[in-house]
Amino acid sequence: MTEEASRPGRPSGDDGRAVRTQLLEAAKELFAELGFRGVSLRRVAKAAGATPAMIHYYFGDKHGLFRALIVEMFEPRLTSLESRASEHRISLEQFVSTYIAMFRAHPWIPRLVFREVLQGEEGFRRQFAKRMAGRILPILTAALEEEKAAGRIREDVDPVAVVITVMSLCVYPFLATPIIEAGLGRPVDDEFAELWRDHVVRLLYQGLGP
Amino acid sequence: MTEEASRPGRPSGDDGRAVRTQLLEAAKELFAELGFRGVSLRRVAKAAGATPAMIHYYFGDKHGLFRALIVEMFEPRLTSLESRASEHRISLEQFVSTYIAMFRAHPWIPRLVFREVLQGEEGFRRQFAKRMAGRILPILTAALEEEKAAGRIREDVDPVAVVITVMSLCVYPFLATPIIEAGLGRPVDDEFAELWRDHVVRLLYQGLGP
DNA sequence: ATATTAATTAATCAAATGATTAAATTTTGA
DNA sequence: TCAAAATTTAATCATTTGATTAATTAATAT
Repeated sequence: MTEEASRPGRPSGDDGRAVRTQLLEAAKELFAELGFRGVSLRRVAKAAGATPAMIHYYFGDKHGLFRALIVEMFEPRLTSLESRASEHRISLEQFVSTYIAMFRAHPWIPRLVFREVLQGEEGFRRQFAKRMAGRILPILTAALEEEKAAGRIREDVDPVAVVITVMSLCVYPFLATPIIEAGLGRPVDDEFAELWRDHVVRLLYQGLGP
Repeated sequence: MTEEASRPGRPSGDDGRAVRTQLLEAAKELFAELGFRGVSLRRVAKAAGATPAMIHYYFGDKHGLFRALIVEMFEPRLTSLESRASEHRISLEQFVSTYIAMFRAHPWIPRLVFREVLQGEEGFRRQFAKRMAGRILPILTAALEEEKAAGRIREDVDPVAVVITVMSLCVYPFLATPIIEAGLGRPVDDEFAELWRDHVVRLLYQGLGP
């Protein structure tokens, strides 16, 4: 058996920047599961089949890795949602549907965001919160106005309360997945996501309706 | 000025176990803000005006400190709620009211719990989730049965969905406080807590009602 | 009085961590 | 063909971290 002792130097197979991608992928999983502080560069590198020096090479330092993760993997999904919202007005139901589907498909997003918001440094935290909210708020308030105009939502409901309500219902199950699965004995799978979406939609329209 | 050079040895003033309490208090604040991993023993000790060795002395190790924190500061509040619930059946509204008030008064509780559930080690995490849910679930389901019997909640609503709904609405604002304050520009203070409680109660009864 | 117990500081150890460098190897372009 | 650029490994450095010990002082019991 050829023990393929990996020697230093540029690899022969023209992998392009495959290692870089693998590092981001590994970091995504690990940061979401264990938090920024909870994951060492060695662990990320090992999970990606690389070395800590590769992180230094591609991202400079640990924060650079995290920054790249946010920029290249999170922002695109958010802008995609924004463009859809700006093209044709979306309903509250569509918003909820889209968000739950997104969080179901990428549960690392709310986990990572929360982790950073909760335990990030003060400056970064505020800036991040502002940017996040600044993008979601317009979409959701526009949807709310639509619903109010159509008479499906009471006029007197506080928009901010609706934002908090919707976000809490969309995000919580994917933050609290371990509690729900281990504590309540219900798997947070695709089936759950569908049931939950229906539950939330009905709760919102009936609960905030006239 | 007498520079009170603190020398080794037992202090003269009979403080009792004041240092122990100060360590727990400091750990409570810091763990809630920065997470278990994000806080060093030196930092806790410094904030408590003590040394890392005192943590070793009173709690054995870092996990011992955390365990003591949970046992001595969180469990009592939970059992107090349990006893109230067992004495006289509590309504859904009372449950929501109590929880929001508790989390408002002690926002470090949901933060700490979430942090540990999210980033704790697998074994500890499952055990913790089970114990948590095992205590809250009975209280909430009992309240739900009461409401159903009284005809205030539809018969067909899934109890588990209600548990997740209620917990999400009670917990989220205190988890997402930085987002709400920095992003939505609304302070999460006592006034907010009252408004939020009223909002949630109405949303639940109207949204889950017949 | 005296011995034992309780509480504390200072010093330090071993392990882990983020970061960096030097050398090695391949690809690419002139 | 050959120099420059790109990509990788191995080794290692300085800090930080959790944990521990020895020495020191005061309180308490005998």
